[in-house]
Amino acid sequence: MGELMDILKKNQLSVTEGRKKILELFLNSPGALAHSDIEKNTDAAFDRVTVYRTLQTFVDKGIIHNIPTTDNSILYALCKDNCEQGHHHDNHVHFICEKCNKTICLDDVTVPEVKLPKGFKPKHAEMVVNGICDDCK
Amino acid sequence: MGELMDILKKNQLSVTEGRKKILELFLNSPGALAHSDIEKNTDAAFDRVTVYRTLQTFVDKGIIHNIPTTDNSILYALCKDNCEQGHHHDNHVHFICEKCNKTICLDDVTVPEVKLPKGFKPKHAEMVVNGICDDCK
DNA sequence: AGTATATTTGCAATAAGGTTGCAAGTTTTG
DNA sequence: CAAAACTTGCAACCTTATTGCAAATATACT
Repeated sequence: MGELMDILKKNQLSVTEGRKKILELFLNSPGALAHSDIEKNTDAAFDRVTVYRTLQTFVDKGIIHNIPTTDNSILYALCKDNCEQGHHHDNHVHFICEKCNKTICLDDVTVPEVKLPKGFKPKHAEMVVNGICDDCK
Repeated sequence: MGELMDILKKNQLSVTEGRKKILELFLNSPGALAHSDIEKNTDAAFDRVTVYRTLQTFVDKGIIHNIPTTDNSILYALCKDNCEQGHHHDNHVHFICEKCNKTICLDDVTVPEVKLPKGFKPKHAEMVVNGICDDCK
């Protein structure tokens, strides 16, 4: 209970119903959430705009990060590590299950380094793996 | 010249102005293209709908593949290897330059294997690296 | 080459996804 | 508990994407 408020306060955010509810969803979800998932799971209690702004706020504060997808959807997931404002450390692999369609953060699997051609300077790497997850196998 | 027709015929596609022009764009582009890039580079000579359908057709046939992005844009790039219908082999790393904002296919850098937790069965892996490219360094 | 068939295109309408300004409502501060 | 600061919801708007259908174009066939 207090965990929600803790996280919000730590990030200098006002504690509101919307933020508590949305943050709770992330804490209870094993995988990533899309904007639409959040609308569904809150019974549309909050305006679309509020959800968009809340997500943006959370990303800005480093509470959640977004995950690249091949289709044009945006997925968000909790930052487990100590991400700070404007400085994300979401360097783990994401897994998308073809059966249940869930996106799961593999927090223990770090994105491997790759050797790039001459002249390319890497700053950040993302990796997404598709397949069958543990639950669906 | 004939290369364009060759590729289209090989994939059992009617040879039309739109398909030739759009395919040409991909052949001449070092990096990936978004729908909007194509509209710009063709002076909007083709209807938006035509561009959408052409891109979808090319993906279906394995001529181009799409690239995951963190924002909600869809990027497409040529399949250099021998991709077949419904069976892509685009297993190379993509690089997004923070300066020029271009997305480049690093055809020679293959996506490394990662060890997944028990129960996870991988089928396909994508990797996107951000940083500064060779031209902008 | 010319016509019939099949395919593709463009238009219009519609839907989905996302953003902005502003007034009203909440939360925080002290 | 009141004032200040911040957040929310509404309405309007914009961009991006999809579908049905008639007109136009490409292919196949004689």
